[in-house]
Amino acid sequence: MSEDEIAPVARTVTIQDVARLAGVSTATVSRAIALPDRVAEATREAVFSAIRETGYTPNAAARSLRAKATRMVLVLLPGLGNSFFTPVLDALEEVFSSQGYGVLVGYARQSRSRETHYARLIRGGQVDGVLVITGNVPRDEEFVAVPETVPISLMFSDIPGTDQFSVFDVDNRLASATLVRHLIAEGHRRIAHIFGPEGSTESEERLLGYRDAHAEAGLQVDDALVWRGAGNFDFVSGDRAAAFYLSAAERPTAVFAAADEIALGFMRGLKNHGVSVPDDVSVVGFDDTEYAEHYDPALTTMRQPRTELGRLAAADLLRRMMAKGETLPRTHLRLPCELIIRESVRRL
Amino acid sequence: MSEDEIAPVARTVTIQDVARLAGVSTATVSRAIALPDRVAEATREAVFSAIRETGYTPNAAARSLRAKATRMVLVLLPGLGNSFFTPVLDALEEVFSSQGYGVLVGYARQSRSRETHYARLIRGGQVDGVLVITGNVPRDEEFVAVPETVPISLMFSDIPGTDQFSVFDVDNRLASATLVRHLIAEGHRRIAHIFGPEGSTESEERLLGYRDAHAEAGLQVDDALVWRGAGNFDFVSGDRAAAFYLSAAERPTAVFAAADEIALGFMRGLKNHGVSVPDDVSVVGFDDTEYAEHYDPALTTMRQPRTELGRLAAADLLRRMMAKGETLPRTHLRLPCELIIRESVRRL
DNA sequence: CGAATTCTTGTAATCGATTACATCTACTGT
DNA sequence: ACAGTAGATGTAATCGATTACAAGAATTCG
Repeated sequence: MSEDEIAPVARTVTIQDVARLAGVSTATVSRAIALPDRVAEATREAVFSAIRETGYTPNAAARSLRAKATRMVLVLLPGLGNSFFTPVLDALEEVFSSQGYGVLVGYARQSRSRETHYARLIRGGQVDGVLVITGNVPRDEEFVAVPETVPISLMFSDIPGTDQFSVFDVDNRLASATLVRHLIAEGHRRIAHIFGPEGSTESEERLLGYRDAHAEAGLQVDDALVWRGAGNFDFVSGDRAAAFYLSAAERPTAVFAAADEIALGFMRGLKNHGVSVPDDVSVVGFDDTEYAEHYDPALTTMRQPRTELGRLAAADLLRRMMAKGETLPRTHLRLPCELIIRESVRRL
Repeated sequence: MSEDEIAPVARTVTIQDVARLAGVSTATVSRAIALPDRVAEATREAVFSAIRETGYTPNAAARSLRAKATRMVLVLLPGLGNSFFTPVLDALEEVFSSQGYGVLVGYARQSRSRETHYARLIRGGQVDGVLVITGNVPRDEEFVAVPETVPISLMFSDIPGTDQFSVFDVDNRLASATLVRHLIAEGHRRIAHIFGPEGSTESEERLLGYRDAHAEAGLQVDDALVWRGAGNFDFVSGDRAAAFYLSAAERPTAVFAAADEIALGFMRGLKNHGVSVPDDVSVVGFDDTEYAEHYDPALTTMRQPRTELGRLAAADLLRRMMAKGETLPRTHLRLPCELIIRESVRRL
C-alpha cells in the first residue's frame, strides 16, 4: 500500500541478477530452470524464489543464439482478405502456441521486397520452420537454398516439379469431379465453370475434375462455358462472372464456381439482374467457408477439412523442427473432402 | 549446368566467413553493411562480393542480443474466427513488414497458458511492441509490469481505468446513436438491440448509443427489447437471437445488431421461420465487413475504418519502438464511422 | 616540412544464456 | 578405512554480431 511498494523501474533482469540473489552461479540457475532434478532441492528453492522476487524472464535472443533455435514459425499466406484462411490460421496458432512456438504471419504475394524480407527472415535463422499456404514459395534466387536450412511445408497446393517440400492438401481434381457429378445426377447437362486465379495449381486441378465428370458421363464440355479471367478467390470475381452468365448465347442450368466466395459474389451479381438461385440457375462452390452455410440460399459446396489439415501440418512441422539435424522423409498428406448439400442446387 | 554448380550443403555462414574471404576484420564487414560510407570503396566492394559468394545473411538472434531489439511485433486478437480482423491484420502486416518488422499473431482469449505464453514473449524481449485488439490485455500478474518494457497499444477498445496504453478506436456510442437515429428517421419506433459479448466495452458503448438515440427522440426503451446473452460477435449468436424476435410479446419493427455477423446470422435465422427482411422487420449491423455488402439483402450498417485504423496504429507503434528510451505521451486516436445505407431497412 | 586532422581498419569487450569440463563433497561397498 | 562412484556446483568457453577505443595511414595546412 505504501509508496515504496510500487514496482521498481523495470531494468532488464538477467540470469546474473538471479544468481547473485540466490547465491549460486549462473550455470546453476540455468540448470534449475532447464533440468530441475539435476539440482539439489534446497538450491532449486532458492533459485525459484530469486526468480519470483526479481521477476526474471530469460532473454530469448541470448537463448536462441546459443540454442540455434528461435521457437518461431513463419506462415506465408497470399493475403488474409479471404476468410478461407482464418480457420487454418486458428488451428496453426493453437497447435504451435501450445508447444511454446510463436506464429509469424506474412503475405508473400505481390511485392518483391516482401519476398526478400521473408526470405531473409528464414535465412537469418529467425524462424525454425515455414508453412507456405497456397503455393507461393518465393521463387527468389536467395530462397532456393533454404529447404536445407529449416523445414518448409506446403498447404493446399503442391508445387509441380519439386519434391523437396512436405505437402498437406486435398485431391482438388477428384473433389471437383464429385461436385460436378452431383450436378449431373441432379439432371444438369449444361454446366459452366468459373475458373479460379490463373496460374494456381488448384484452379487447374478443379478444371480437370470438371472435365473428368463430363467425360465420365459422356458429356461434351462447351469451352464457352469455362469462364476464365474472373480473377481471385473472392466476391468481386464472382460478381464479375455474372456478366458471363447474362451474356451467354445459351445459358447453363448450373454453375460450378472454383471457390465459395466466387459463388457468393456470383449469386449476388445475378440477383441484381433478377436471376434467382436455384430457380433459374443452380450454383455450387468449393471450400465450405463459414458464409456458405449462412448465405441465402445456403450454398451446396465441397468441404475442405481446413482445421484438421492445419493441425496435422502443424504437428508434422513440429516433428521436423524437433528432429534437428536429420532430415525426415517428406510427408504428403491428402485428406478427403466432403460434399455438403444445401439449397443452391435445383433438381431438373 | 554441370554437377558441381549445385549449391554446396548449407552450413551456417557467419560474419567470420565473410571477413576471412574478403580479407578484412569482422568489424569492417559489419560496418560495410550498416554504414557503407564509413568504409573505403575498394573494401566495400570486396566485402559485398564475399557476401554474395557465401550467401551470407546476418544471424538475427546475435543481432537482437546486441541491439536489444528484435524487429518483431506481437498482435493479440481474441481469435481469428471473425472476418472483422482480416483487413486489420492485412494493414498491420503491410506497414510493419515494409519497415522490416515481423508480425507475430496470438490469440489471447480463453486459455490461461496462452496468456502466459504471450506474456513471456513480451517479457523475454522477444518483441519490440504489442498491439492488443479488442481489449484483451492479459490481466496476468506477470503482465502488469510490461508497458514499461515495450510499447503496447490498444485497438478498437479502451480499457477503462487505465491510461497507460495508446488507443486507436472509434466512438462506438456516437456511431450507434447515429445508426439508431437513422432507424428512427425511417419511421421506426419499436427497435430491438442484440447485445454483443458480455463484458466488452464495445458492447456497453453500443448499448449506450442505442439509449441515447431513444432519449433524444423522446422514446422509451423497452428493456424487453434489449436482447442479452446472445454470445459473441458471430453468426451463431445472431441465429440464436432470432428466437427472441419470434417469441417477443410485441415484435419490434427494426433490430440493431451489435455486429454485422450477428445481423447476418439473425437474418438467416429469421428466414428459416419465414420472416422476411426488410419487409417484416428492418435490420442494421455494425462494422461493415465484406459480407455486409454482398449479403442478400445487403446490410445497412456503420462502417468502421478498419484498414485506416490499422495503418495508423502500426505507424504510431513504429514511432514508439524507434524512440528507444524515452516514452512518448500516449496517443488516443478516434476515427469517425460512416453510415452505409443498403437494403435491409424499410421506411415505415 | 612537421603538426594537426581526417579516414580507414583492427582489437577486443559486450549482449545473456547454455553447457563441456573440472572440482569438490558425500556416499557405497568391501 | 579407503578406493570408487554418484551428485552438486562452479569456471569459463561459446553462440554471432556490434561497437568503443586505439592505432596506423593518408591528407591538409601553416
